[in-house]
Amino acid sequence: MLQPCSNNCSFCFVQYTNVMSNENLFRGIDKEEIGEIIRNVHHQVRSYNAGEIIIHEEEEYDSLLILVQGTVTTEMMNPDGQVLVLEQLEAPATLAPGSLFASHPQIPVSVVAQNNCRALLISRNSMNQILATNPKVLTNFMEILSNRIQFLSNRLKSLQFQSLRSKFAQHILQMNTIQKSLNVTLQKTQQELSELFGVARPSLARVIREMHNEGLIHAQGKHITILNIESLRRTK
Amino acid sequence: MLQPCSNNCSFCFVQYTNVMSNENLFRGIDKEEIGEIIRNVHHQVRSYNAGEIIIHEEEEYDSLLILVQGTVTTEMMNPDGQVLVLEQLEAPATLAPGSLFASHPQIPVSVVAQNNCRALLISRNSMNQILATNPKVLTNFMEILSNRIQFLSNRLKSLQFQSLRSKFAQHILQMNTIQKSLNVTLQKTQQELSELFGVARPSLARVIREMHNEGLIHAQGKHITILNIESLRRTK
DNA sequence: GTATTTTTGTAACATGTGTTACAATTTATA
DNA sequence: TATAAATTGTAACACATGTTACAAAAATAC
Repeated sequence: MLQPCSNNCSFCFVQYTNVMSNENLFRGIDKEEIGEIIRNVHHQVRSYNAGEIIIHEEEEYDSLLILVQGTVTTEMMNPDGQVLVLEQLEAPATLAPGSLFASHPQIPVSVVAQNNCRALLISRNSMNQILATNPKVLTNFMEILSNRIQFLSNRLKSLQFQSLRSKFAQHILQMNTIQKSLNVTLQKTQQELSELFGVARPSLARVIREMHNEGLIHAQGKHITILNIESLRRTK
Repeated sequence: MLQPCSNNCSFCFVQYTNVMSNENLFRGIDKEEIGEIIRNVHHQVRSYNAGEIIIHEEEEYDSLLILVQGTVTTEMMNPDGQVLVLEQLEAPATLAPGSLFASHPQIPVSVVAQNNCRALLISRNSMNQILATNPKVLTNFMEILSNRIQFLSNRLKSLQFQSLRSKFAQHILQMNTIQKSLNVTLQKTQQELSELFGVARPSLARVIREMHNEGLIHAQGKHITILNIESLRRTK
């Protein structure tokens, strides 16, 4: 049975072990063992309020953060304040894994809490200890790093090569798959979508209007009806 | 003393051990030991001619390639044939390290030989074996993965946020640092530069002309004289 | 249920880059 | 050295997205 390491260790009251067992880093490892792994190294749980910046772009960071509660976005910002949201992540998730063992530990993105979040913080030394003694965690961590490389490569390709119209068409098609209906409801505001697509909000609104006027979709606020799914798929 | 593993193993004739000892993957490991590591796993050396595609975008790939001779570029291409060169790499270099242990081993970039190249091929199983028995190689490999994540993040940021003018200004300033003169010579054609910047060639030519006309630089073919280094630095 | 804030819709205009085409120049090759 | 090929310089026009501004509509808070 799991025991807390001390009365004031907020992690050990088992509340996060369930969550952690769903995180890729600990995939294939049972809860008791996860608890043991964490208990044996220095760790702490940190809390963040909605809107708070969990990791500041360009900062040096020598710990791994594992999001155990809440939702975050990873973002880049240029000097004029233009924002690009790389992705949205929900607990459980490993945050900024690439900075832990890079030659220069500067983090190229910001991580922003979207609601109340908690994250487990493990120092680089502790991670070294975990990786050295748990081959399964090591394999998982390498897979996380590798997947991140693929994710970034694909994100780059999409930003560089896809038109705004094509990004939006693809987004509606995704909603269509998830919601299993030609009548989809956008889960994000135009502002949020435009930050994901890396464009200005009125540009997105214009593209939506054009697609509406051309009869591809019927757009009314967050409600979109797909009128011509084939041309949506052909959109490029 | 190093012995070849067989008479037809082109690696073992020690010709590449020097090169390998400079590759990050084997950093901190001496040549004899590198030879031992390679000899103990399946491996082969492949040759490629200039222009040949070493790794095809979107293909599945379950081996690691270590470039031991020549220069390659990693590229992305969109359906219309527009090219973005991610980077140019010279031997020694580890190619597409992110695909080896990703959940889905699809490679998001192409790797193209710029001249005659040779690469050492090690299968995933062999790499597993190497990583399991050589902690130093393992650490190095994780560092390579982490650095790649940072590289891609920074590349993304630059492509998304920097104007063409700013990219070119930065490039000239880099040349200035390397060549230690206000009179720099471009090492690449405009075509090559435009593929690095992800734009069309005439767009780059136009920006160069504008900067010339504004008196920032004097541009004559590949020869650029920096006339106002301060405004180059301020260019955004 | 009203007031306030956020989100959406729209317009006019600015700007940066793409496209195509071709001549001038430089570099490579026979 | 002559010839061909590649590279650079330039122009006119197209097109996608950015900028700014404001009204209409919807969502949220009081």
